[in-house]
Amino acid sequence: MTRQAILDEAVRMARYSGLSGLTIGSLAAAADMSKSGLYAHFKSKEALQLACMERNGEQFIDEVIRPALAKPRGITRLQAIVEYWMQWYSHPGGCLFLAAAAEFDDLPGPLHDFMASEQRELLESLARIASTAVAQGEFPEDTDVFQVAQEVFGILLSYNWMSRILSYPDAADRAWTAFNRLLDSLQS
Amino acid sequence: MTRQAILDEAVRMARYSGLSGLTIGSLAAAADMSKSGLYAHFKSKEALQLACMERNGEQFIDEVIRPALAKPRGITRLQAIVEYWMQWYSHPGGCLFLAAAAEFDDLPGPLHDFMASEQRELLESLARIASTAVAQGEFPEDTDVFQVAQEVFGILLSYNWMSRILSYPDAADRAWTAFNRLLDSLQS
DNA sequence: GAGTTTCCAGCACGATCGTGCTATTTTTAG
DNA sequence: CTAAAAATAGCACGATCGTGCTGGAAACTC
Repeated sequence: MTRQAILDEAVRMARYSGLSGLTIGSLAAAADMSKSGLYAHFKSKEALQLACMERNGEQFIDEVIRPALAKPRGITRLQAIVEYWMQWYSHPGGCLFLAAAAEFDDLPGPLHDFMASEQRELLESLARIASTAVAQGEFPEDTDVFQVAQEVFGILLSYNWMSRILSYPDAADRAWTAFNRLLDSLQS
Repeated sequence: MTRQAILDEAVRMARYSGLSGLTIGSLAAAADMSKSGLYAHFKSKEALQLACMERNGEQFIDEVIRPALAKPRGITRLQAIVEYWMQWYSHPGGCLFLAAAAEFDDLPGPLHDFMASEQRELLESLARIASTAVAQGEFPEDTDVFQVAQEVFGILLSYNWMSRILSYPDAADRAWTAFNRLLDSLQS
């Protein structure tokens, strides 16, 4: 399917320029197509942007969520998703979720809504995995799994900033230190 | 000074649209000026964008750094900067540092470089304040203050996401829970 | 108050934006 | 092999982009 190939290229470009910075012209050039030929696959630019976010979400599931779910439930799985997530952040151009969040956080519209719903899913995936650790008795019964999710997400975001923008070589080590601190605190 | 008023408006707009989404035309309309009249104050759009980042940095110093430095050294000051920083994130349109970081993280050029240098300063401010807590004996001698800075920054980033994008009402409480967990872990 | 400098509007430019319409080519179906 | 359908290219449109030049208004200097 040509449409899929176009979308993959579009996602790749949007990681650099953002979804607003993505233009039909440059995308067509990168895909070796005419502007109108490419445009015909999508009814509007907004639809293209939405499709990009959707495709990016599928890739995230393939590269982060599914591999993590293949690991045994509990802390092991939580550790795994953090690891895959950190690898995800090293994609050339950066993370499209974060770019979209920064672009549409205060601009109402369908793009904002879809971005927010995806972001909500990400956090709930973290919370769900944390709850398997509760079910296994690795975390206390009364653990606030959304608290865990928010903190893990913070560790990931901060890692992304430190390594991607500031190029701190210790960013990954420090992220794991923070993660282990969280685990210790929950288990004591 | 007209230039200052233009810049304030430009920063306000860029918080919504990002620095790339900022256009001379709409900025001129918002400032009740002609495009060319406004443009004359800056030699190029890139210079305007740089000036915006500079102005945004000044505002951050006014609203976050300086008030925090007015508090007594140590944990009190660290707590204060987190509090002011969280308030900073509630600016309409969001945080321009984060927007700029997402826009320019993988695009080389002067904008990237200035963004990175500002981001580095932010992190070093956190580390510096953490080190006053070490000097006061509130944190152990061998504390890695950049570890503390990275973790505090993660708490702040995550709070921003939860509250701004997902509108979770408990985001602030959970951020403070995470912060206190970090303090406990450092002091034990 | 005259002269000089700074500020700003008007206007125009080439480029590129998103978006349609119309053929023409390519693929699919019968 | 032919007919219907889908994919793609060519082209044009109005709008807006960043950027300059040129002239007049405003402010400041002596």
